Amino acid sequence: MEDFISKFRGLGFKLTPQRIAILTFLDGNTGHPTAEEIFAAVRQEYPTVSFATVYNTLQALSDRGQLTEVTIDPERKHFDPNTDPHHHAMCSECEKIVDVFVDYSETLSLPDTVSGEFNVTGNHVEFYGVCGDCAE
Amino acid sequence: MEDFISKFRGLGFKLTPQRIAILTFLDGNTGHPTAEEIFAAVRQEYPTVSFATVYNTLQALSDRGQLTEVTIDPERKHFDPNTDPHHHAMCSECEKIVDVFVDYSETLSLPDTVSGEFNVTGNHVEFYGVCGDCAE
DNA sequence: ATCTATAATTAGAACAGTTCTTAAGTAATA
DNA sequence: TATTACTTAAGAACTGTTCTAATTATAGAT
Repeated sequence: MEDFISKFRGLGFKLTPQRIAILTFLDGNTGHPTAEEIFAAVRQEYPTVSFATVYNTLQALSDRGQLTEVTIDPERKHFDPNTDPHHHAMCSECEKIVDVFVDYSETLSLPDTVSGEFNVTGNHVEFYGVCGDCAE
Repeated sequence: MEDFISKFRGLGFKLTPQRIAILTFLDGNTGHPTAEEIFAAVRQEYPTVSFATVYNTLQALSDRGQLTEVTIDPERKHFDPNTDPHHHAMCSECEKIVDVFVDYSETLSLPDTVSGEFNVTGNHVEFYGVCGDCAE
């Protein structure tokens, strides 16, 4: 926890209590929270925290490569503190997002018609389906 | 063109001039237009057309499985009259989206840890990169 | 320990994209 | 051609996100 905080200070952050709360909530969080959910969590400790602070901090983390913006949900952004390349599966019933740690890059080559005119820098696989909880 | 129109009439549509303009603009369109672009195109012919009409028609088409909502761009929806399953590549410079007609489903299997709790109904691969026009 | 410069905070306005509301209009059927 | 149900247009409303401006707090220097 102490080195977690100092890690972000070393990134040029000015560490405020609000930011520590956001960082603490995100650290190791695999639930892909939305800005709304992060806001709600921090608000329990800091009732006057604003959305601006949440978005500012998320933006700052993204800019420094410490946060992945998960865009599988067209309605809103989700945030993932795991910045290792990976993929996602989303439940179409409850909108839950789970991580998929498989490296498909070997098999995901573009056809020549596209690769000739496109310099690919990354890929992301989205799986859609129904999760176990919603299957009943 | 005539059978194109009657196809949609057969789907339970009431065919209005505005809808014909939208359908005509979309038919065979591989440019993945946004609602804004569709609105602008139809507006040239029908200056009083409203966004509501555009969105209504797009919704109606989607509901009937005649239109794919492409969600690769987190900023806005793009629409694709090609409903065959396929994937997309987006240029991070100019936001251009191109189709990728490759069936990766053989290789895109979920790991057991996820597949046990997830009943997958579909997948979509997003490629990011820089297109030829923007590479200069 | 205190001061200072700079960055972060809050509240709320503003914004973009999309959906909803309502009255008026129009296509399809009989 | 009359009827009925559906569609339209205009703009209000809504959701998620970004911006603004005044205030406050952090980090580093003194």
